[in-house]
Amino acid sequence: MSVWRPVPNLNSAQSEAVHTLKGPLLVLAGAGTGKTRVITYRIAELIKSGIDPSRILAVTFTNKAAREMRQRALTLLGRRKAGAAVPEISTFHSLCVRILRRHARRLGYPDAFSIYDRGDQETLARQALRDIRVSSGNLRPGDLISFIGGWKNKGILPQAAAEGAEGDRAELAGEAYAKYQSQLRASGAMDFDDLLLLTNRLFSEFPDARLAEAKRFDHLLIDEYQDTNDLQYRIVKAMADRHRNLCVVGDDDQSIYGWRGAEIAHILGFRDDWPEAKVVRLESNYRSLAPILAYANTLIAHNSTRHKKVLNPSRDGGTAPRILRFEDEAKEAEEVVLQIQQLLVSNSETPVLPSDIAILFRTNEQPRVFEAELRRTKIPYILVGGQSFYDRREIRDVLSYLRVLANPLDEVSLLRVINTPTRGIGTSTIEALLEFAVAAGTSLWSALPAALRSVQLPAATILRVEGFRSLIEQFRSKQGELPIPELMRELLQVIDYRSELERLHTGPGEAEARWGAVEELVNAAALYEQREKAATLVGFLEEATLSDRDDTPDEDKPQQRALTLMTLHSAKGLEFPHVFLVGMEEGILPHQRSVIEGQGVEEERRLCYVGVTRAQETLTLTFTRARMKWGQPRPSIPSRFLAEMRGETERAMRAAAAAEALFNKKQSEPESETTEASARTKAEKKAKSTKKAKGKARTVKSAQQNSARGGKVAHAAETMNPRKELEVQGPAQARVSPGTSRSSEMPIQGPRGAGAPHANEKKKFPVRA
DNA sequence: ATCAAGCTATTTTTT
DNA sequence: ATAGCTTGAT
Repeated sequence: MSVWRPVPNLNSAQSEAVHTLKGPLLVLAGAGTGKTRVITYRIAELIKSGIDPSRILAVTFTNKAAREMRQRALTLLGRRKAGAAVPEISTFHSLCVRILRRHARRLGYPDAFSIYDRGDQETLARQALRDIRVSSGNLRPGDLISFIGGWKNKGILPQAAAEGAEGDRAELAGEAYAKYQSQLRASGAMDFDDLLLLTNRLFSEFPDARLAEAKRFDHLLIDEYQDTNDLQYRIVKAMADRHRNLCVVGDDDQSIYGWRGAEIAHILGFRDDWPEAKVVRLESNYRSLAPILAYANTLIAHNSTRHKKVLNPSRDGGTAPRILRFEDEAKEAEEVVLQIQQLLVSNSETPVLPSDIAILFRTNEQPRVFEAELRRTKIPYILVGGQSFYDRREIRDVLSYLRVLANPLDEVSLLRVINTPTRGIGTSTIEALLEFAVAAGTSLWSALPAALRSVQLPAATILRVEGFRSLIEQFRSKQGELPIPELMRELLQVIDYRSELERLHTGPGEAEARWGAVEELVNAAALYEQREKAATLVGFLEEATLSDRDDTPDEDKPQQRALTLMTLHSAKGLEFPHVFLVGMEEGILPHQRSVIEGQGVEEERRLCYVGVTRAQETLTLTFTRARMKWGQPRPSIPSRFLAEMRGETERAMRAAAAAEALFNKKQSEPESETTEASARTKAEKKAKSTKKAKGKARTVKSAQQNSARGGKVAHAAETMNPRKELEVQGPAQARVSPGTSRSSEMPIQGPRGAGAPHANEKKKFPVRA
């Protein structure tokens, strides 16, 4: 996807970075200046200088980046003997898993501990919230997960979290965190944050383990260092302080993971930890044409906390980025795709392929319309990060079986498969068994034999549960003997999963399609087994959980020439000849939430900067006049960043002010029309729904909270009255919107080369009078 | 155990 | 608008 330009020579700064083989090194590199190339060349250089490749560890942000780096490093080194040592290149998370596998017992986890992804986390979070009988309105699973993530990233344990929690939501989250974590622990499972957290704990509680791990490598290289969070930072220090051969590469202007705990301070303060560090700056941009770079530079200059640097173009020519406005998101999609079609058929000397084009957006709801349009026009595309292969129901089912085989303590998986396919073990049975297990203080799995003896259940049910148990036992013992694909096939056969799919999915061809996915998973297992010398079930599961969400097993099938649809976050590190950055509106980019909280607009600006700097040849920025939200069209305000990029600071400030006024109003405008009566009905309703929760004191508390909230809830619906919305927005819109009296400040182009313009085109793109 | 009907909230980004 | 959930009828 990204073009590995065959520049034979490195420029002097790059060369300096590549050839500084010893000691700490900070490479501060702007977008498109060859960061990754520096790391890759450096790895090759280290190996050429006689370093044992297996003593080199490089850490990347994504698995995809790791894969590419591995490949490129090997290419640079030329042909090597088969089976020769290779450098270890992986993400932080994969690295931690490998470390933890070696020491799991010492931390009280089974060797075959499970790794829980976002979906598993949600299941667990839902359970935890149900346990403390909080009505779902107060704190949703997703909210809980972000609370927990925040705490874990700071190394805060449940008890401390509960004590330090301020406010209703935080308190509830603190309580739920304890449940969540103990369930996770009891399941012999770790979530993504645990991987980092537990590695740190291992290192601090067991110095010998830390030493042993640190001693495995003599060189450490970290890509995208600006996005390291505190846990990762500590791991880096722990791994590198022995040899001090640490090379970090990053760009503070591209730090876009603050919400996940990333700290720019780590890259800005690198020299505090490594005083002898050499610093190299890369400012020659090889990627984008000058006009694109000019926009990027002007935009990012609006941020206050950053290392000042200016990217210098190394290529001449190019046209200014285009800014287009459309009536609504449907038109936006339609016209962008139309333009793409024209790009694709343009018969210049260098034909444009779909794979040369990317559509970038801020939020995951945006691509829908584009997908529909691309499918209609038969342009091949890949949606990065959408519902991935591994999120499909049938895939999760099969993987859950495998996880139970590897680690029967894994309760999320166990509960998923205990009645899949339906085998007559219903909720009440499961609840009774669980209750017994909880009382006995053990996991469901280990409690099963005793539970079946003492819990009152119909004889038939006992037989079914026993049948399930022996099924799992039976396959558990086959685990080591049988190759993974064989194991899977046999299991699928025995549980007759195919019939289950046919029963569940009656649509034409649907069951077949789903079974096809299952077969693909079996194939993936076969491929894994072929590739991996020491293939294990655990290893396969690990790969399935940690691998990029976008790399489906049938990776190199037809999608080679596909256009890319992805979020700005996923676009980091990539480049495309032609980029469409869509939805450039206040509320989307910068996102409403970052505006309301007052913080984070700088990060949104960096996000925009990342988007702009992905483009090599052309950049098109689009926004709409109005966008559907909750079934109603709402007028949009063009993003302040559009104005900023063009140096129209005044206008940008007006856009910002208008957006802030609008969003804050929506948030906190006091109620007006809501009658007491309607508020009361609502509260009553809510209270009723909580009533049947069994808890005593807790139930009362939630009910009270709910009724306290009733008024606000009812009122929120009121402010959403569309007519009111329009009144509120009308003037604000007029002030900042191009196409009205002030629009000459920001000329908006209609779609270029749209052949014979339709009669109504003026309406679609009101290009000022 | 399964399904249709009705209700709800919709406030980002991901290893 | 719509996904995701609960509820009540089979």
